[in-house]
Amino acid sequence: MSQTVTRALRLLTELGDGERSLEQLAGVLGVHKTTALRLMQSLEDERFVYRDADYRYHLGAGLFALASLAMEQRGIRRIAAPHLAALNAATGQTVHLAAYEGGEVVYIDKYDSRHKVRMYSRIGLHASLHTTAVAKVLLADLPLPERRRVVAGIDFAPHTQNTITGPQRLLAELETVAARGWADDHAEHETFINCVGAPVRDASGRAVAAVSISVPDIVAPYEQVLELLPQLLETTRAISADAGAP
Amino acid sequence: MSQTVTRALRLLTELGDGERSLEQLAGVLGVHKTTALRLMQSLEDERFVYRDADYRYHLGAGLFALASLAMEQRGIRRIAAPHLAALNAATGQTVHLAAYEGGEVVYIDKYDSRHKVRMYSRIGLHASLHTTAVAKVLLADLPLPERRRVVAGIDFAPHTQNTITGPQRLLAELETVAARGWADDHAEHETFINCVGAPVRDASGRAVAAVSISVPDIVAPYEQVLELLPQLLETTRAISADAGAP
DNA sequence: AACGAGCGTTGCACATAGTGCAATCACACA
DNA sequence: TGTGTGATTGCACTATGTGCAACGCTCGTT
Repeated sequence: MSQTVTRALRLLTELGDGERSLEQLAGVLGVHKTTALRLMQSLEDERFVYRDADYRYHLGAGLFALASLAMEQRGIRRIAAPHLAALNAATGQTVHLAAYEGGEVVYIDKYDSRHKVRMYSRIGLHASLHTTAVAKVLLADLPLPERRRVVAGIDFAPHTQNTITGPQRLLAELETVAARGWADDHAEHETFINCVGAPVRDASGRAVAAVSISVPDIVAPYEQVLELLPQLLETTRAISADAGAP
Repeated sequence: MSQTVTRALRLLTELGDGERSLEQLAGVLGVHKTTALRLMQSLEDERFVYRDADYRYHLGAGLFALASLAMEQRGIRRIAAPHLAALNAATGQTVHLAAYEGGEVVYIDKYDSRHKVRMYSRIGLHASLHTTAVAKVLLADLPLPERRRVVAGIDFAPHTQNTITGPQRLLAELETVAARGWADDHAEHETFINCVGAPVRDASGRAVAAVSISVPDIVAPYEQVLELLPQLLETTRAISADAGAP
């Protein structure tokens, strides 16, 4: 592992919280200003950061450009987009698209319930592995050894009264999810939110992504959320078909 | 400057073109596999990349998360969004939002003419400084010394017959733009595209962004594009007001 | 089932590249 | 004009990154 690269990335991450001066950045790493300067010069050279007129560092356009490319590489995101928009329009509820990535589940798209405008706020963030419908869907599709390994690494922090509290119970739930083809989150992550989720499959038959619908209970109770299942499953079926699934 | 960081960023950029094996990445830098491995381990550790089951590297969710933050930090982007959507809907034409950043002009949002769906394809890319309306708008607002310095650094590559070909002519054009409050691109970047652009100002009065409308000449001739000016200026006025301009 | 090719990973010795210090420069403010 | 803050540069030192070679793992072949 490269100390230098790790430091540079930590500085980048720090800039995610807002602009910083060179001294502040050096302070974050606990290194001399010179060291921070050299790291930032490289980042600046590649447009990952830029400096304003006051010598403050900001996240730069190179980052946007790369992130745009990363998004486009997730072909599934582009394929899913029209279907997700339609589902969002038909149900009026929040729709998420998530993917499994190196032991974690990450949101790669979101359609909000109100404005039908894409929100960036949570894209890129991790989904909690033991409390969300998308995570259950994706974990349930993993080969058993990997599934066990990932589950073993989970910190079963209780979010609500309904949160699954241990690996055995989660593994059992994942079996159920795998068998019936969809997952729910019955106030397991937030007390006032229920979700249903289902997998999107490609030509290989593997679940390459998961779609979920999230509904606050003041809008509709859990039972009504389950009634959205046919629409959800039709959506994931259509996306899977576009992605080449048989 | 840090060689190590530069190498790591070059590998990241390389992944922007698609997945790569460790050997391919080592080949890009012309270094030993070991070296590339260490760099990638650091990137992987911070979720900037991840490896799939075939040990191929991909751009990772850490990048998404950071880019999302970067976007949100550009408050102007959020403020402008509804106005740009409205302009896009009213005119049916492609609308760009761009900002000045360290000697360059960068697209930070785009509304496409056809589907009214945000396209990521160009966000993060640089605008050509001597051929685009957004660049003229932003350069025209710079203090004269910096404006001269930036203009002096431009490579005046001719894109079309109408492209401005030298620093003197561009500086003169920028004076005009500054005086009248808007800029055009009369087939200067692409032979078949005309644009108009105008600045967005914040409370300080500085131009913090620029909005442009781009129209292919098969849709409407240059003269009709100029007729969009009132709508454009009303849009930038409204955004500026929301951003705190007097 | 055994074999071998291809690719990723690890241990180690070397020197390159990154680091901290101290001096210098640039700028703002009084 | 002077003072203070913060960025930048030159230099000496060694920690850190590097390449090599050996090892291990997986997959495809006979």
